[in-house]
Amino acid sequence: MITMTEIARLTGVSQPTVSRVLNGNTSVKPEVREKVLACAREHNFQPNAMARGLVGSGTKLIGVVLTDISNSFFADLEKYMEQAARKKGYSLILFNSDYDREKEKHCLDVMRRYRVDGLVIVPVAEHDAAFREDIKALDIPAVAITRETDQMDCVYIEHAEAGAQVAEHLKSVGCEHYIFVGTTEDKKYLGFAEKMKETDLHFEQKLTLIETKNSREIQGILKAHFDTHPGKTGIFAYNDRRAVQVHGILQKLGISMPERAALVGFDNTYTCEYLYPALSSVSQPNREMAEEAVNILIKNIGQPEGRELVAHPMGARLIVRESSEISEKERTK
Amino acid sequence: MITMTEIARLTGVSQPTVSRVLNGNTSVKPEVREKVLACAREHNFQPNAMARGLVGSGTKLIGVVLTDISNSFFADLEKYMEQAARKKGYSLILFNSDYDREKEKHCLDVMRRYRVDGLVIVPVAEHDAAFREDIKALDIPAVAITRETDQMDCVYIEHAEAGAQVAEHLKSVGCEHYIFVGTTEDKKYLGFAEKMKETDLHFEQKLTLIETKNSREIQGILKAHFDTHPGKTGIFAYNDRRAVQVHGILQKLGISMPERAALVGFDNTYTCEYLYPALSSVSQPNREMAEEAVNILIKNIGQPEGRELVAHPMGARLIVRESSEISEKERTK
DNA sequence: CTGTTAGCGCGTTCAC
DNA sequence: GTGAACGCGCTAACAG
Repeated sequence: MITMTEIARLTGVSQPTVSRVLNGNTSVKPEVREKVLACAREHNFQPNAMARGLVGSGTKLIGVVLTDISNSFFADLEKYMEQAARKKGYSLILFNSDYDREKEKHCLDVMRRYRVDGLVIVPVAEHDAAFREDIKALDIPAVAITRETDQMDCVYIEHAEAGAQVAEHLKSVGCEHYIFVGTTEDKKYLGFAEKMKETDLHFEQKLTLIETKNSREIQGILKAHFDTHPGKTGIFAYNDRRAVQVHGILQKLGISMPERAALVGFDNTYTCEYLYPALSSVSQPNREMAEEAVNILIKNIGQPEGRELVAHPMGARLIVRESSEISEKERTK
Repeated sequence: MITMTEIARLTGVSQPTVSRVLNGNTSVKPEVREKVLACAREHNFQPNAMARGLVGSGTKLIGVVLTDISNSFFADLEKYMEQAARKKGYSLILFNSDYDREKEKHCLDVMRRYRVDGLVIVPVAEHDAAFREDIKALDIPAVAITRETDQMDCVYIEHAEAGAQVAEHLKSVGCEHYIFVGTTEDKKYLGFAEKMKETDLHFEQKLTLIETKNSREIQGILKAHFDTHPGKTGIFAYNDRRAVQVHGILQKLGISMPERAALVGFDNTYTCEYLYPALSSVSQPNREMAEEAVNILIKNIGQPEGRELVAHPMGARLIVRESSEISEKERTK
């Protein structure tokens, strides 16, 4: 691996001159310039980012901590973040926290070793004070993505608002009962429930909760529900993975969508449109969110200090598909 | 960010002593040792990986180039690679080549800047001589993953053998016609076709190819096929993404699985078992492959030079599910 | 325009 | 056991 000093030797100039040529800051005599450039190209010179980082000009590294990249929503995010980072000359060093605070902390430590210029993180527990301490202790720009987070820059989805959209939709297609797949702490649920309660004081009595991820158990709950509840039931799942699972079980049980069950997922992954009936889902502005996070981060990296916190909420949009839209059959009756 | 020199100053010893304590090589007087360790812990010292890399002890960085992390198969791989790497004290710097040779080359260059100790790559074009040149020019250990690659270490799936398994299976469930979704250069297809031809000289006349990814077009082809071909058709898709797409279209067209169409995908992603009917798919030893790649790589990083090439083929296993197994209905007739 | 000098944080001699 | 001195590759003054 060739170095600047080596190029200097080969071309008979000093190493700083090579540096000047390769970084194109100050002016260098054209002929020297050409000679150096030629030599660098010939040997496919790549500057040693380590050495650069050492002298304090930054590492051009962004640490990214995701909870789980095998979730395709996060995989998409990482892809877009990489694209955005690359445009500005940054690379990504990636970690999975596995939804584990301990591991998350470990990731933060390791990133520090590489002296990343900044980091983007999907927090395991965004409201944990210890987490925010950890971030603050790093003393580098950091932006949280996906979740709203106090005291740090964040780019996130208005989950409550999205949940409300789903509520509105499910009401509009004539649901009489509801099932939420997920936990009640989820902001999606909160927004969903709140919107429901606006027009229906008895909403909670019409609601069934599915917290398990076990197919057999879900099937049991769904069967029991539909055996005893005539009319249409709106089902809202906290992500597409669960929604697809429910979709399959409904099919298996022979419960028709959207006539008896109007199903809505979250994330709008590619599977949605491949399913039959196609799955309605809330689409998050994935790419925009990723780009915005990276851009905010890089801007902060440039700033000397003392900036204001930015919280950038982004809107999600429900994409209605066959699994929940008013069907031909219903419309014409 | 505290440094060894700083710790040395605080504890009144020399910087090399701090280094000795923190790296635990040579012996240091216990009391000094304790004092230094205490100070390091107090300030949550993290060694500067840049400086370490600079002095030549390696960067503990592994470059990973995937074609597209938003494919959940690769996302899984990356997750397992990270786990394996972490166990040995390595971190991953991740790139997506987007199936683009140019970008791939760029990734390689950038990795070089960070002086990664080695790299794992899913080649865009594993048989491209230029690609192998690029890798060789890097002059660091590299292992190709997923695809068999000449002249470099590789861990891969025996796609042809997997294709043969699928052929065997589809024959055994009584298919009279076949559809392959993908391209004929695909090794899966080659193994599939070869196995078929062993027992059926007219196989190619019984085969329909679907190369498009467009839903409407696929639907057209499938409809035409099933309108004109009675009996059971075996469908083999080169990955689950396509298989799920076909699954939905078959459902939409009212073509029953597995009676009229026996469908098999590839990758065995989580969606397979959530679908109804559940999707048969070829399961690759994902985790093992990732771990093996990383382990081979790290072993090579340790070696001074001059090792032999290792090519580690791994077996895939067809997981038969409802979409292609002999159904109750068929069995009892 | 260009060379000299210094120093980033660390591991590695080599003396003491 | 431990400190002094050096160098990895590079950027940032500073002097010419």
